[in-house]
Amino acid sequence: MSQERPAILRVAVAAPLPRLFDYLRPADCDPARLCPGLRVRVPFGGRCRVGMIVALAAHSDQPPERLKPIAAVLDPQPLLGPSDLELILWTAAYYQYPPGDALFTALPARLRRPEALPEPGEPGWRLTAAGRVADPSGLARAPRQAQVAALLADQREGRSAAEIRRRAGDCAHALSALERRGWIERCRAPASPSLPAIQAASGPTLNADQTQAVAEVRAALGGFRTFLLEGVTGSGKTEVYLHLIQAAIESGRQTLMLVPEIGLTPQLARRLVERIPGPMVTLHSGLAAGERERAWRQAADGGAVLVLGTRSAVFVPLPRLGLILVDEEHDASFKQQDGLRYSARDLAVRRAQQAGCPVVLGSATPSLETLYNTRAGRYARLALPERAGGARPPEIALLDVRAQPLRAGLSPVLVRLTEEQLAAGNQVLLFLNRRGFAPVLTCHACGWVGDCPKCDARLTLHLAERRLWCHHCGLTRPLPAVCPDCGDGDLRTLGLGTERLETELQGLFPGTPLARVDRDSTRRKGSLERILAAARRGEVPLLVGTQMLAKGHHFPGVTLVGLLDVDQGLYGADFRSAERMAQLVVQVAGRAGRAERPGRVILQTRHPDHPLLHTLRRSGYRAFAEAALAEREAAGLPPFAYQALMRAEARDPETATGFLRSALDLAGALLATEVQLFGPVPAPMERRAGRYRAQLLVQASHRPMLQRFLGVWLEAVRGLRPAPGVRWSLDVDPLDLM
DNA sequence: AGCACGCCGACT
DNA sequence: GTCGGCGTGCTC
Repeated sequence: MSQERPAILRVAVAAPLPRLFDYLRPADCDPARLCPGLRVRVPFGGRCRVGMIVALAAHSDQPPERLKPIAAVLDPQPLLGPSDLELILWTAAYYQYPPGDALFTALPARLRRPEALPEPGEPGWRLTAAGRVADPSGLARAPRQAQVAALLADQREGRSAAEIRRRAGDCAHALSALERRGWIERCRAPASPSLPAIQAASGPTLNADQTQAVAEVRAALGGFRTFLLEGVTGSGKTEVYLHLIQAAIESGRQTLMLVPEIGLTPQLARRLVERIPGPMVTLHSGLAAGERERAWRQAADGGAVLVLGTRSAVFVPLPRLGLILVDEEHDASFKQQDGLRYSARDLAVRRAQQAGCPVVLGSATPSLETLYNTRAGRYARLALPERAGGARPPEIALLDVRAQPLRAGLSPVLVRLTEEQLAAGNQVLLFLNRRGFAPVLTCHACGWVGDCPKCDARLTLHLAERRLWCHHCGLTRPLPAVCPDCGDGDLRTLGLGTERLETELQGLFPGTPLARVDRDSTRRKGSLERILAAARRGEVPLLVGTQMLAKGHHFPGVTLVGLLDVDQGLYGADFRSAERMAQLVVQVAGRAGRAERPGRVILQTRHPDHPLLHTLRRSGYRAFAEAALAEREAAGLPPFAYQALMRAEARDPETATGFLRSALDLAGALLATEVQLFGPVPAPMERRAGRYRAQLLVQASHRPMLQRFLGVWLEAVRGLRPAPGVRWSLDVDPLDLM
């Protein structure tokens, strides 16, 4: 091993530039210490910036006189292992994002600053050399000090202040007394796991399908394989996850579990803590910077056996990764919608491939992409067709509301059915995908309409706050008493939101306790959990809500679910709207008829003959998905084609489209026949937050072709000098073409 | 993204 | 005569 160490350090600098930069090894630094994954401070364009060593190289493409040495190494240990690093760089390349920016957005915020890593651990105490040899009988008259000293006696690396407090109560006096004696000193003590491992409770026994699913994934541990775990709501997917996590733990491996939003499923985290025999950490946007960093470290140092997180957790370093679970894989929140626009679900598969471990994509309503991959044999299908406890699947009925007098958005039939169920002591769930009181406020005298001054959208009336809100840019203003245009007092609302539905239902069913679940009613921390708990206990017979109510909550007493308006989904602007509507219907339907009571789902529609709606109703989600896939194939749409969307926005519409037109011109020269461009066209909502938006769609029949094209095209586009005020971005595998 | 360098208007 | 406007070019 006498060969010379490579002299060139390839560094991802935290800057929006689409390449890596080469630096020289500093003279005063032990070359053996330099390795990929270490953060460094580098001179960069006259200033210093933070970067990360990504590779060591013997040669650089740059002329040697341009190379500068790095200014400092910031970490004693690499923060990321080679495969963690590789995943992030792969992501940057795939989503056409600067590698340095990608890397540092994937790290906890504090590590983005060019500062040395704070020492690991938490502030704590340990015995000094004197303390270790001191005679404890000297503390006979000071029992608190004796207690603390005993606590530290068997713990050479000390205990954190928080842990001492937990075990010995408030003992600040004893600690300072011991410190004065010179028996103890302050130190960085190992962090206690954020969720202490409890004696794992045992769960219900698995049914045959669950046993089969567990066995198949278990047999695949140690190698890469993608599974689709297709289980209707209530079929016990979580129980399968639990057994798999335990199997991974037994083989000495860590599990990464991704969920759409932890805040919406507090029960899942609790259930995992109770059942997992080892430390678990959660990672999501709700954590304070310090908590997040601590969880990240416990994942990175291998201390946590389970990491439960939202999409960004897909990048968490895991030295002993052995299993990845993606729950509700169809959920759109796995796609980041700004900056580095990655799909955490797709990256989870990529990461499993790198790590050589299985990945399980779970859903009752898999995305068409995942079903397509399953059909093609790339993913193995595991099915849980049975509802646990033998509950019957709910019956879905279409209710034609054309020419029906609607009251509070409810047809007479739905009102009657609701009445019946309430009278029988059952729960009813009414679902409307629009929050607020009413989506439109208008003047009956002059026809004035409350538009958002900055968006092509109406202001939604929120009566409780007595304000008008724009749901697209967040603009808000007080509710006018009279028409701002003509001064007339006859202001009227049009349309229906959950807030109004709630009020009207109180009129229709006086005295019936009712709860509303939407972003407005659950803004305060813990209020969602409170409402859901009351609903589960059956204390609230009538539940009203948006999408939020459709996600993973179990209401055993619900026997009737009404979707007041499914038509938005049928003829939405987006080719995915039917898929999303069907997923929503099935997810919401999963709330009904859980136990021995059969459930019923009513879809109010003005298009009762819509073929996809019929297929969904008669033959279920699987058949719907097959039909939808056939339509996509015929139309040449994803998953039968691969897309990227270039968006541009500017202060006026011509500038935005103009930029995209020049981008389109650049494409002309490099266009392969298999790559097509459509546009530029104005975005479906052209004006948003005061800016005009346009888009250009790129589509190819094969992913590698799209990738190759995007690489060269973007290089040319970056050379373009956009008019002042133009902002543009590229979205690879966009989920909505908005 | 920053921050340099570089050529043309209103100020002590 | 300068201080400063932001156009454009680069960052190993």
